[in-house]
Amino acid sequence: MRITQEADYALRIVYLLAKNGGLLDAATLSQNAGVTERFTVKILRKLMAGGIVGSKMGARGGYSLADDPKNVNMQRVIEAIDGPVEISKCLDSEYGCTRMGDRKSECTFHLIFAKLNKSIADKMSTVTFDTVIDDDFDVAAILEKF
Amino acid sequence: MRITQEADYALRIVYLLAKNGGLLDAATLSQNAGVTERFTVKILRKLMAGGIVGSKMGARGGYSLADDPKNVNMQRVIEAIDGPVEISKCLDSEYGCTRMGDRKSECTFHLIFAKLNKSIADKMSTVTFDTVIDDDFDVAAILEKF
DNA sequence: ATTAAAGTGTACCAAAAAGGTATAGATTTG
DNA sequence: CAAATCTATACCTTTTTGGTACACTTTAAT
Repeated sequence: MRITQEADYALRIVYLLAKNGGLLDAATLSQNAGVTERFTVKILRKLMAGGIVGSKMGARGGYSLADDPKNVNMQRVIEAIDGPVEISKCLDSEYGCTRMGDRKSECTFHLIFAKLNKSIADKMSTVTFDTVIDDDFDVAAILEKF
Repeated sequence: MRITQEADYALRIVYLLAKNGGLLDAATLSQNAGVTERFTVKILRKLMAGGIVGSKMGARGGYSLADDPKNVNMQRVIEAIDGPVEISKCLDSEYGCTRMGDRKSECTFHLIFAKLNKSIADKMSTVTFDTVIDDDFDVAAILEKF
């Protein structure tokens, strides 16, 4: 039940980009996030694929948020890195656990997993970066919704 | 963000034991849960270590729940197998992220992780096996609390 | 008592995932 | 053109996961 270390790093990288506003190069992000530069770049590419980050090539280039911070949330960032938030493979449509309506034998847990999963995903999507980068953000205000 | 396959199996094994009430041997549990017998035994040992399951040795022996089904919940079972439910290693006391009150640099996320984690754990502990084994259990009744 | 049917304990192993690195190339600014 | 910076693919190592082997102990039934 852990997000990967890579997703954890990604949250911190997105935080830096959101806080900064403009372009930041990979070296700067690497230093500030405490992640090696190559690994930082790998993470940035996944964030770009997820539409969260954009880049400018060439000298004086760098990375920036590709969307409004209020549209970027924990769920989006984590899913860009780790893939869908799914607490059991029984929720994976590829896996094909279709016994949802039939609470017999081994799939007694399908609906329970599904609802729990939705709850987790919903909470993660509540944490948007416009709030997180606010210096005076009221932790309680975000978290009491949980 | 997944529980392990082993924890998933464990939930189904505990379900069988709770549903049955009395002793069931490893072979029977293995067949009904769809898990190899050796792996079933490995899981049962972790459940015993967590105080969830007890055993009777010798011929006609087997395993049974060691606690009232209403005291056995998803969180307990998952933690007996996978260890503490922690969405980030920053929540692990061994890891020593002590910057909780100091929302600077990389630990901007500590309080957010902590609260989200508590929410997940609380929801898991809501799903107790007395309810799950009830044939007529009202899925909505458990899940709408989520 | 003996034997067969259970559970016990430790250790081992292979595959997959996670975490991280290397190298060669493309683009832009000055 | 040269330096700064991003792009793309592939590779490698370590850890975790999932699962197995084997020798041993306990109990029930005969």
